[in-house]
Amino acid sequence: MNYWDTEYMSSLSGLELKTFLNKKRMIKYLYRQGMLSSADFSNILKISAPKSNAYIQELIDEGFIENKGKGESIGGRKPNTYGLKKNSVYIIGIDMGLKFLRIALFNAAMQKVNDVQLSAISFNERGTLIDEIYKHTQKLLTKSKIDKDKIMGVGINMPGLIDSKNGINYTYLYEQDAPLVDAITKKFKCPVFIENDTKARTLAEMRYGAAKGYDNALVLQIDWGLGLGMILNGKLYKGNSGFAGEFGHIPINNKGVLCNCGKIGCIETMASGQALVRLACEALEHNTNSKLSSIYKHRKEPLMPTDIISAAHLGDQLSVTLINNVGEALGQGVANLIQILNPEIVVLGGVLAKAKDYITTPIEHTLYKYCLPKLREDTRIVISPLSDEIGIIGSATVLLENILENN
Amino acid sequence: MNYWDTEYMSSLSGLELKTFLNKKRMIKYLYRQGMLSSADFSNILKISAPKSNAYIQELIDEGFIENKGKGESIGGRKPNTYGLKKNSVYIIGIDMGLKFLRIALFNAAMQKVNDVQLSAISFNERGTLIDEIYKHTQKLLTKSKIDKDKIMGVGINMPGLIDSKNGINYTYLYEQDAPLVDAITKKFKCPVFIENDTKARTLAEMRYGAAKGYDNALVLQIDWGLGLGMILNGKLYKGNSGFAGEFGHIPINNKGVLCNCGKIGCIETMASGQALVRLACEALEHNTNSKLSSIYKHRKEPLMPTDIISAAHLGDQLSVTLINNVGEALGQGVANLIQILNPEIVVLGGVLAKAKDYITTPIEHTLYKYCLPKLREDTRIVISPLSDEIGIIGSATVLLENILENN
DNA sequence: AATACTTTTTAATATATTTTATAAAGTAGT
DNA sequence: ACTACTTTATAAAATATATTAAAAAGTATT
Repeated sequence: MNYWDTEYMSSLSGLELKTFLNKKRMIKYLYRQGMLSSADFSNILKISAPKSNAYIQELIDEGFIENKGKGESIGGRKPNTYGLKKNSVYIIGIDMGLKFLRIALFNAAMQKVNDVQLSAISFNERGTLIDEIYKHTQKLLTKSKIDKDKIMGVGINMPGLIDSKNGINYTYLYEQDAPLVDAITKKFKCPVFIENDTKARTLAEMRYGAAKGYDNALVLQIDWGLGLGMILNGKLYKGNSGFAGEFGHIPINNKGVLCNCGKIGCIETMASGQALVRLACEALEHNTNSKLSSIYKHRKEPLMPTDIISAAHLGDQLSVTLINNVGEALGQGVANLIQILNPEIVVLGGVLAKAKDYITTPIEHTLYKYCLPKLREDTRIVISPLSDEIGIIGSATVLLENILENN
Repeated sequence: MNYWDTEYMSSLSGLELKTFLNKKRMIKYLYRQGMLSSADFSNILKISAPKSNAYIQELIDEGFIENKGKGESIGGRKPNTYGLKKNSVYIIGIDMGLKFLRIALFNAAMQKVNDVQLSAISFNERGTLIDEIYKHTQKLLTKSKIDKDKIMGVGINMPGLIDSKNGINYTYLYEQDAPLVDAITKKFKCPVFIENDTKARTLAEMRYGAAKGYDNALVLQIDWGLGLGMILNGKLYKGNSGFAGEFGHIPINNKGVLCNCGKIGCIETMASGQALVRLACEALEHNTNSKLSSIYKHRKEPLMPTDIISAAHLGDQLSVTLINNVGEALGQGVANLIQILNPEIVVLGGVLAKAKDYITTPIEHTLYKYCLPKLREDTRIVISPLSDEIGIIGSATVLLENILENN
């Protein structure tokens, strides 16, 4: 039976369970902090120093951790520090889009073992899609030559309204009374967790990105649409049914444009990649001075948000203005979120984050207008430092959070 | 030294601390659940049955709990159940307004020992106000004849932007580098906690009101202004600086009325007691059919929200319409909150909650327009069952949460 | 009413953990 | 370089806790 499976845990009782949970917590803290000493564990877990050393010895014997040498002294003998053995456990991360699948294998240091493997898929029938995913994963696993027993589990990051607790995706591949995650687990025979893409990216941002170390952070994912992930009280906030963060579809303009969702003037229609392109196309009907003009009129492929952002960075005035307008709309939404949630940091991710200052400046400017000063002063707006890798890192993080957090 | 003081706790180490924390957790669960058996504690605290019984015996010997008789059998021998001794500990709750102070003494069953004591105060100089509060509290304490050693501490519920973690009120009685709570603690010589009034009421709603048992609940306090308290992941959400929930001042109408806060079209200008009165006064300039007309024209005291709500319950059409309008504005705000936070329940408190169906119906109606169906279906809108006592219950709850939650 | 099966309680036993004490390995000041 | 004071590591002793087992007190079924 898999060491990381909830079934294994529930087979334990009394003292066995207590020991297992303590050792799991130690592994959790090593994932978070990298390296810790026996005294650290003693303090964190509130156990005595000899007991802490005993657990460490067991984890070494089991091959999970290793001595990483002496740490810094804080006024006495230097402590031995311990960290996870890179090749002790591996995580499969799957970043699913509607047309492509990206799979990667991570070691215990959260480094990719191989390059990300990209495969085309089609969202048709559930069974065949799961078979496809499994096949692609096996291919990667074979290539890596890693022992199957060392796989901790699979984290999957996909679009849709997802109830990650019960493993149900209400938007895609839905079947009544048959959670998607159960079907996948049956195929993979190891722990599997699914999470909504924006929430998975938020987890990545919390552990490895700009939101690291903050207890209350908002992560805005601004691609073609507009997504919101929230870290509240140090945890990813999912809401009651798991659907929290449907921020793109709150209305800010009752005389606005019709949104895909059927409503009028959603913030997504004003503050998103699609909004930027729409505004650009409208402007380019009359404006011929812009660097975008030739792309718009002569290129076969339609105008994309990246075109406008690149042009802005090259000094194109129209592009700068358009991004500014989008930023102001976004700023209104962010102001509302700040008033309600009083976060410490707001992280901008997705394509529009590539606009850097061109997008943060109008947002910050708008906050002056709509936020209480005390709240505005306590909030920082930053651009995500994570590259396009955020999706695949997010998927691996989904697994880690679920495995390690459920004590 | 006070048993409930953090100083006492930090004086303990190793096993003493572990025992203390376990026993405190037992008391916490008894506060929440009323009565529990030894087996329950064994499961909750993950300790063995004999150990659980040993702790229970210690708590009995120390006078905190007592045997409450046999519980229901679930297929075997009936368990002994234990509960808090009513007269073992007491809590002082102080509900502060800007002009009045309400003090009450609660026993371990959260019942008031005496009637609430009402006193007039003035928010002038910090020192004299604290002296006044102390004097009034001593009066109540003397009357009750309760041993001072049995006081667990003081919970205070007051208006303002409050950082409850550090005990600072930025709006009232603020002094740089001298947290308000420190000054009060020095006077009272026992644990003291302060919390913003809306958040204190939300705590009361979470433990003893409509939000009891829900992990994700929103509490709207609709009096003269509009306040929001949030229970997220089972805990009161305070935000980074403690100012979360400034919901009243997010704009919903850019061509609206000027708000006290200096901005235009805040939701509070459309959805609150003051909004209801303003709309009523505007309408009554032309309308003479309404039951409110005579009050408006002839009564010395100005029109109040309760006048309009009473009239509505008596069938006054204008009043019903006005409340409906306020409800629709509120509904827009609630819709935004639901989209972002996906709560299980939204509780309406404050004067406007007295309008009952007249206010919930337009809110629910508006949700159809602005919410994703899946989110709307998963959210219930209810009226708070707690009466005007919610403020004073909230203040006592502030103390309990802070004492019992900081393990 | 008798039987088989539960759960609770608790005494005795076995095991685990903490505490204490000591050695080892540092820092900081003189 | 020496002394005084840290912190870390670990063996031995003392203590705490869990497990086991058996008795007590129920329920459910026949």
